[in-house]
Amino acid sequence: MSEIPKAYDPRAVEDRWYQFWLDAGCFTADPARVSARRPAYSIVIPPPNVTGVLTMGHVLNNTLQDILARKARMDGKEVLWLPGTDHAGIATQTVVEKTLRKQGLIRHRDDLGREKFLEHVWAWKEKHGGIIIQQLKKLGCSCDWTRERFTMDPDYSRCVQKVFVDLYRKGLIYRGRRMVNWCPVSLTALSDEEVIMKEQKGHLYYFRVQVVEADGSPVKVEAGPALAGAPPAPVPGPAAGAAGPDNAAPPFARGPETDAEGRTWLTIATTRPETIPADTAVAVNPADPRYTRFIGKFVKRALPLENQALLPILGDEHIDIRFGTGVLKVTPAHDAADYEIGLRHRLPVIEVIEANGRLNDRAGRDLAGLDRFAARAKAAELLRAAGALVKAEPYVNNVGFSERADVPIEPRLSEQWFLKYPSVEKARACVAAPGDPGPDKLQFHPDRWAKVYDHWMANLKDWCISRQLWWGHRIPVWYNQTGRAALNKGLTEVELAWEAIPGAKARELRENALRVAAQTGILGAAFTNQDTGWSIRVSKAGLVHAFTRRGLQNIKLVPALPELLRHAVLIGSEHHAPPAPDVRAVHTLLALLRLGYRRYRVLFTVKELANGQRLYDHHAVEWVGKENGSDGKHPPEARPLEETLASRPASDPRVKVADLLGDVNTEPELLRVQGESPGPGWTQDPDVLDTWFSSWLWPFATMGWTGDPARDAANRTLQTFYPTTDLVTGPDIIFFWVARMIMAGYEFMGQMPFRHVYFTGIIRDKLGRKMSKSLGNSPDPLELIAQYGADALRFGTLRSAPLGQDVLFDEQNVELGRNFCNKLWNACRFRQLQGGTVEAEINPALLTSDDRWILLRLDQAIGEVSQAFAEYKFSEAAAVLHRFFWSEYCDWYVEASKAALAGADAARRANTLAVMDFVLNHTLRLFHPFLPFITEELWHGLGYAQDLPPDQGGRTIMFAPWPKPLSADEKAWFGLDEAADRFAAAKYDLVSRGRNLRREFNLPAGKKLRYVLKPAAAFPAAEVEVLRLLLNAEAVDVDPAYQPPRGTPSAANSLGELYLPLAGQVDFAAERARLTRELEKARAELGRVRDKLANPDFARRVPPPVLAEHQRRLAEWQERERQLEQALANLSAA
RNA sequence: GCGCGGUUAGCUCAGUGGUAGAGCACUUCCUUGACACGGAAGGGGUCAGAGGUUCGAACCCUCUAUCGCGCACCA
Repeated sequence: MSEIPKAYDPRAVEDRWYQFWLDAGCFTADPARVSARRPAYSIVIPPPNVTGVLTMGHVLNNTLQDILARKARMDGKEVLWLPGTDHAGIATQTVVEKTLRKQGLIRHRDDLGREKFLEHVWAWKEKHGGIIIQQLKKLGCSCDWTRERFTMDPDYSRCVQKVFVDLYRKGLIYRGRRMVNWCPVSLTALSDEEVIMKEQKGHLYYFRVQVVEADGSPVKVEAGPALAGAPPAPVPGPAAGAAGPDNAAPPFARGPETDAEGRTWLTIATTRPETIPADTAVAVNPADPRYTRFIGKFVKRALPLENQALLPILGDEHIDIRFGTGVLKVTPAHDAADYEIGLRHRLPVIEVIEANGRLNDRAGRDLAGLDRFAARAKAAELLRAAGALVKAEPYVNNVGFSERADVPIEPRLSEQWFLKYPSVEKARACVAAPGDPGPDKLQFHPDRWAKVYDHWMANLKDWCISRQLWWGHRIPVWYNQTGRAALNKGLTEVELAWEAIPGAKARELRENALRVAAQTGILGAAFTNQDTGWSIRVSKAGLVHAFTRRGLQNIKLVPALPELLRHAVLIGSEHHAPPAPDVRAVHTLLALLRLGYRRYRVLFTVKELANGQRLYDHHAVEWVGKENGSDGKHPPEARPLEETLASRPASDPRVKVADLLGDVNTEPELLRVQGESPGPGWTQDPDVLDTWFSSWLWPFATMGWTGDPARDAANRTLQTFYPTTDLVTGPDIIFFWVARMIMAGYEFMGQMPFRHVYFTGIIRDKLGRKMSKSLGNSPDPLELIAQYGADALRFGTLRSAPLGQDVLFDEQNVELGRNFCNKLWNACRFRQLQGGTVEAEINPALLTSDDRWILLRLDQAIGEVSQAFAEYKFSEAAAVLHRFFWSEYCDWYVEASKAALAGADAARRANTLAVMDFVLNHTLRLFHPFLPFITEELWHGLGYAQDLPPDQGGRTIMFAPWPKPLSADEKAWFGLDEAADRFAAAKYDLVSRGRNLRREFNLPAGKKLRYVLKPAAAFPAAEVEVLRLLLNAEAVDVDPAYQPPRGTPSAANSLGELYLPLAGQVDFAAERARLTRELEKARAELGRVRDKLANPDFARRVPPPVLAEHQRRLAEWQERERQLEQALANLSAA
């Protein structure tokens, strides 16, 4: 550092050092270096979107990680900070789609086809994928770039497949037709976490429907008990005003009403009139006296006008009596709660809204083709025109929005893959409860997030993991197309009386079933299957096999077996597993059985032997439906699958095999779950997995996990660095990512993925709004780096980001960081300008009170910063360093040291430089994790790297040891005791008071003045010179016997009295006023301390140190009072 | 409705029972040999409100108000 510019220029420094670190391999982790003395430390980066750009959130997040990583290196740990990117399914696909549309290449992704489209996404990824990585480098991130990973790397993709297959085999992944959150813009299902609730202004529409009997005839008013005592009285009068001037609606809004012709009407409130054509019932609370008499009757559905079907009026306890009119329209196809009601009451499902949010023909000619929102307005209009609309009042409700597309999601029935979360209990139990850091627990910082985590873990719902997208990990499931072709066939229902086989106990039933089979000639006979023409023989072994393997219901259906075998449909054929030489193939057939009130799906296995004979082997039954109106006399013994049939009208006796597809096709003849194709004739599931289904494996999949125990045991990276030490992320992805990683960690690695999770705040703008592109309130970090430097950005962002609080970002913080760097730079520049080589040896004999004071302050700062690190309080660490360096080192020590540096005593001067070098050397190390670039530059510039071993700071400050507080021995050696500390502090206090005099008497700061010091005890000349410098005085005369002229302004403390003689210039009145003011203040303080000490309870109960402190303060204020009184007396005396 | 967090100087926020703090902004002075991206001095706060515990409360407890967030529900 031969020629030092006045201002720090980060641009001249940052890239150079970053390249140096890279070239020297400083960021590369080596498991071989890990030992008992050199523990491993690891962090995995929360992978940013591969095509994303750096945001302020990334800056905060990655700065914290870099600080942790660099601190750990200085602590002598082997550090792995593992970087990478996420493919970000929906986000990336949406961006690429939008771009291609803008370029006019496509209107929709279907125009290109899957292969072509994916080529474009990959091209996009190649083009934009590196940007954010480069930006992280600009920020100074010390990631091990040799290990950079991407969630769609081949190895990583294998992990995802492996995990899917594994969870499927464990029975945790299943496919089913369920209500899911559907995004009509992205055209995919979403998980519950991707839905955000927003308040929406809309309308609550009240419309009336006529109550009728099952034959459609009107219900007369005398049909039920009188309305006496019914809680909400009908609203009389022309409530129709709100519905429009042309409205002829009846003059009521609530409760059942009877019109002049004796017809009865119900009024229903809804926010979604466009779904009326999908209504399949109306529901009231059975405890609602207004409506109980109508349960079992029907209403005429209002829309579509040309198809006013009759809907049953149901009683359901979940209906809120107080909401609206207490009558709910039930729309099983388009509302999650209504779907549940539909399941309870076996309601048919009518879909009127298509995947893209438009209404279909079932919605009627007036609504068909309209978008759901246009349809809402249109439906209201239709109701109004028909005179059915009672009123429409403004209404605010919560609507779920798609996180990405920002449109209301549509609850929709569709076939999706779901995951039952694994290792839930372990994952739930491992996180330390707030305030209770168990020894081996996973800790959250701040710990209150543990409560949020726990609440979510306690209420887990299955995770919808399939996405109807192209960009992502394709679901490793293969379907047998030949088998699928069979699925369009119809099934004939076979009927059977439940009581056909007598018996209560299983054993009894088994015996009876065999007897019946023998008596009726089933045993040993062959039946011709109509679907295949095969002859299928029933053997005793086959029957017994079925009884033992597949349970009670198989016994019950024996009498129907011949019919079932005749009517079953072939759905797939497969080799026997494990291979059996005498079995050529195993066929699966499906039949439909009505048993008592219920429908059962019956799945047969038929063995085809080498000799061509086909043997009935075993079967399974599952309950798939029941008749409307039945309460189900016989409870189902297998899992209900009613929803598979729910969308089919109940009146249709023939059932398509496809209706049973959902679960039947999990048979291996039809479906294989594996990474590679099973061969020709098999096609892969078109859907991809939720992005988070790959992200949740990040901590170990990035380290080369394979799932093969032998290979993983030999993987040194994995064995050394898993579990990771710290994770830094935002609380907004605690469910999306953190919780799922913990579960995956336990499930696949057998232990937690990290020890500590630090949750950053969310970065908001000055006004507290979330940063977003659309608001344009998100500054570009790269511009900030260009303008202020990376260190400034890091420091500024960090200082304003206390633990667990949201961050209101203000560019002024970065300016603060820039200013701080400049201060650091110039303080070092000052040292450099003093010349000489690095002074390594401090001679304790020559230490001044200032030296001792700053060494103590340094010691304190080291302790406080280290403590802050231990508590993950990074902004506090930064604040301590800021205070120490600026307010203590620069403001006092550097100024005071100028006395010795300008003095004639060479030894004292050299010693002062040694103290400076000592302090700066420590300071640079303390700052390095926060300000990596400037500290490296200064470390070398000041020559501190010289004479150090290369791995101890000789080559780079990165590996210089983290400072430790001074030991008791060192403190004794340097003579750092309380007396030294107190003397310097008092000196600086006296200086402040002296400077204040200058100000009080309006003496310009630049004017050279003479002060007189009347010391309370001996005051060394060198200290007087320090006083003079700090006071910017021409001279400070020491006179123990000084008799100040009347009214001479003075300041005093324990060290003595400091006078500012102003011959002939004193304004007595002003000085008296000033002193009086001060005296009042002093007396007020004195009074407070006195009162406390006077309280007898105080002296008795207070801890001794506090008592001593109060007594010291009492003495101090008493002395101060005495001095002021004397000064006032002096003023009046002459 | 349940839960979490906040309410301290004009602004943004620290402050876990013992003298109310920082940065920015503001006022005045100073371009003195590290730094004007700087220095010095200063003004500015019944710590949201009420009650309680305590010798002592910004801090602990209770209630209230208010803002924000999350979860659940909302036809």
